[in-house]
Amino acid sequence: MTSSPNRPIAQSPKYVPQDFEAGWMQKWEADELYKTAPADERPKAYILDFFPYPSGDGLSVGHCRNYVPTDVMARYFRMKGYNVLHPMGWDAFGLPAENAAIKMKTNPAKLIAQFSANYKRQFRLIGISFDWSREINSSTPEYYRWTQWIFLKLYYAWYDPREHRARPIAELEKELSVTGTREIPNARAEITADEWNAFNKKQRSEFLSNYRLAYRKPSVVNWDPVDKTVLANEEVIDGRGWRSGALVEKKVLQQWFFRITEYSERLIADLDTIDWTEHIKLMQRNWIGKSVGAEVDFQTDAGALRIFTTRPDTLWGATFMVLAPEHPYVEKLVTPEHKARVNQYVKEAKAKTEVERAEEDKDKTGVFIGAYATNPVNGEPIPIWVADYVMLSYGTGAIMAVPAHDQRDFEFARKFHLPIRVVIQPDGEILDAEKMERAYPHDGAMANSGIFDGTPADVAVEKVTRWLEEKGFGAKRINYKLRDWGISRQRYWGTPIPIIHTAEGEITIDEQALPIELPNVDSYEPTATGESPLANISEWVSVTLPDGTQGRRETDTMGTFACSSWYYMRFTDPRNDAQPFDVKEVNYWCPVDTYVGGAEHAVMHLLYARFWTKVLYDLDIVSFIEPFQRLRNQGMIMAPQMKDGKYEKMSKSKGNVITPDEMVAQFGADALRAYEMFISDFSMATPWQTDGLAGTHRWLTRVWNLFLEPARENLPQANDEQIKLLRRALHQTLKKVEDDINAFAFNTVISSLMTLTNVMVKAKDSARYPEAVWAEALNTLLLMLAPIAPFMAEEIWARLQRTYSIHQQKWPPYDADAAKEELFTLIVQVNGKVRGKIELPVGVSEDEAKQKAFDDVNVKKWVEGKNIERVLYVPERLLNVVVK
RNA sequence: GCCGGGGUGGCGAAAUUGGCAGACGCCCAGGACUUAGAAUCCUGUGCCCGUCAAGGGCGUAGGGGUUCAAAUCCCCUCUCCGGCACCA
Repeated sequence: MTSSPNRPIAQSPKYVPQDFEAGWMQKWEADELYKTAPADERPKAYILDFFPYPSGDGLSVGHCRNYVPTDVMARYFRMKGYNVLHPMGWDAFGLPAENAAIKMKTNPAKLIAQFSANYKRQFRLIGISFDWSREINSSTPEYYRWTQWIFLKLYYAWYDPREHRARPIAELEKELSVTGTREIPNARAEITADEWNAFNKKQRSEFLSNYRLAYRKPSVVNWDPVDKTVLANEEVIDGRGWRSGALVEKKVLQQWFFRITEYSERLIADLDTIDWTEHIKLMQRNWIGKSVGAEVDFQTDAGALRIFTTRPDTLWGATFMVLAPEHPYVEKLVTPEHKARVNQYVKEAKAKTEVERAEEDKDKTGVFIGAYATNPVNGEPIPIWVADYVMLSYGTGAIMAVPAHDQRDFEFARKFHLPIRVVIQPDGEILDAEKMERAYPHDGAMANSGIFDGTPADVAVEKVTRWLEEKGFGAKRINYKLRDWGISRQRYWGTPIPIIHTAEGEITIDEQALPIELPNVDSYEPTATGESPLANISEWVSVTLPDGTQGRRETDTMGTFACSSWYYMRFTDPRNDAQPFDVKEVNYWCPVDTYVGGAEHAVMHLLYARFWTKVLYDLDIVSFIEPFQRLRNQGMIMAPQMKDGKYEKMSKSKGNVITPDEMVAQFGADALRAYEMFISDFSMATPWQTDGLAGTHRWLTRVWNLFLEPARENLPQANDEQIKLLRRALHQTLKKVEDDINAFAFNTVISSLMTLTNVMVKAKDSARYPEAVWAEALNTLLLMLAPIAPFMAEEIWARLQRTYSIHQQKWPPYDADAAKEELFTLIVQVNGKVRGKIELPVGVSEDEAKQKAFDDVNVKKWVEGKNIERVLYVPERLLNVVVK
């Protein structure tokens, strides 16, 4: 590169960032300064922001909170000699774009192009060093072709519980033809080899749906009557659609699912291998919701009724059973005289929306069905009820009710005057069923439980479970709250599902024939029937296969979490048109080293991406098991504080959004970047203060003047002590800046650089330093500023006639010796109160330190005439004298 | 209701994880420069007593405890934010 930039340098002596910022960005891009090289010998750093949907509103200063720090890291690692991947792309499919397009009567692709161009402009404005040659857009056929490709991988895979991994479905078919499902533990649907071999094509296809990782099933779904689409469980908040806010209704449709539940255990276990915010890990654990217990069979007239419990030690306290309204045994067991009431109850329960069930909250409802079950542990007949506080989708959809030790059962029993029997007695207290005001769900010794009486809490569950297994009453069982991931959307703007339905069953599209492209349409308003608008385009829907059979394309599209479950892999080789990515590239770059975004994706995107990664790993497509090694979440930036001291979120509707555009116009991009870092701890929510931004602008002006204003004349030569102190401050700062960048402590990166600036300004004004010393100081400071204030650093670099570009320089070397302190301040306390501060040389002996401490006049004053009981010495820190 | 994270000057916040509370910045006040203002620079800035000194008292939501020593650890209470919400 040339030593002088081929653009006019603004020669204003003053710091006027607007004069040069835009010009540098243009030059950097023209010179491809931030272009990432393919896999090579260097260590790599993959630093990634969450995949954004480019909203029409553009970026606010709140959004910049994560883009600036990740950019600082990317720039820092480049200077440290890493091969850095820092890309950006668009999560372009999905409802927001589609709804905006419908509203504005335009095409969502056009809108995305427009919105993303604006985002890109803003990213450039604030100096983010993305490699735009790797830009991706999940709504383009070049991208979603491979989303479809991965869908097919899931479709052609099943999870083998014996090997704890996904395997090709062909291997299952082979096994079925030889041994049926005999060897498969907990088979989802059982079959013999003979039966399998007698199946026709369609029967086989349908049977395999029980095993495929991508499968279709009729399912009660959340129907959003406003957005006219099905919502995932995660998209329903308090019974309302997360976007429309409409009350969610129930509807039964054929839905596509990914069998994420097979990975529950691994998704929990592998959390221990990754460096994520603890609170996100916890949310994932809770979401997956593992509970260990036992399944137990209770005999009824309709056969064994299986229940799940985490407290098999309370079996002797079961006084009734409860079935979910949808449980098949309700119909089988209900006696004629109860039938009318039960049917009525079930009908009402099924009609209730989630919100209505939640609203009724505490008040339990239910009906006795007239039948009894036999408790296997004591042969007691207990009544069977149906109640909507038991859900079909968890466990077996049936419970044994132990009112003495479960609050929900307790409330139910009290309301319907069912017996309560205490079978767990806590320490030092005797529970009396008559007088209890609430259930006792805690630990204690077993009671009223036959041979188990007196068994202590810590071994009770295990002992009883083993006994149940021996007796054949039940078995240990682990349940998870996690449900399979529903991906069907009855919408136009999503990845088409590469499936054709025929009379013979489902047919997949050949990999080579992908992508199945979205047809161009005039109207993509959703249909009120629940079908996708694609269903109305008969020339697209109807297909004639090569052998002449007629088929109908799947008209559901995939939810956008499919797109964002693998985009970080695509970035490693984004223009590959033969494969989703080159194996070498994906395995070199992944996993992502540092992944940054908001905490709102804790259980959706972050769980699904982990799941897809594990499937692709199992199928030998990638060699890593977790997608994101380190995850950090930024705190939200709130609107400026209001008069009453409260804050609110920035939102367009409240008219309190502050944009980077206006801040850059006023203060320049570098000051904005510095303030984004400085505002508070990265993870903490905090209000915006434009006055604070004026502060970082002022700081950068001081830096500018430090470099570009002439020094005072007739200054004395700096003495050795001054030189030492300057170098010490310099290298201590260098160490701190590096440590803090790595630790995500960006706010203290700025404050320590401010401190160093103050030291250097004072130094410059008070003495003339030897050329080499001063040059080292200036150089080091400017190089440290390069990742943070890239425009100003480059401009000063150019004005100092250095070789373009500062962003291709090495990070400055750290001199640990120079950073060493020679003195420290010993804090002298008497009875824990500070009474003196003494400067002492590092490495001073304890005796000498004590001597000096007791010589201190003020310390003497507090110690004199008192009895010295203890003296505590913490080397290099503090001395505490305890007197009486 | 359950789980998690917070609460530190007038404001945003630091504090090497048990060792000087308030770094750094904002605001504010006084001063310098200026015809004047803006900008910039210097000084001060937790509260209280003391003289604007020396020195001292109090102080990290509130109360209690452990410790030579607590913003930091433990218990209780208040409060704000996020998640889950009949998961047997």
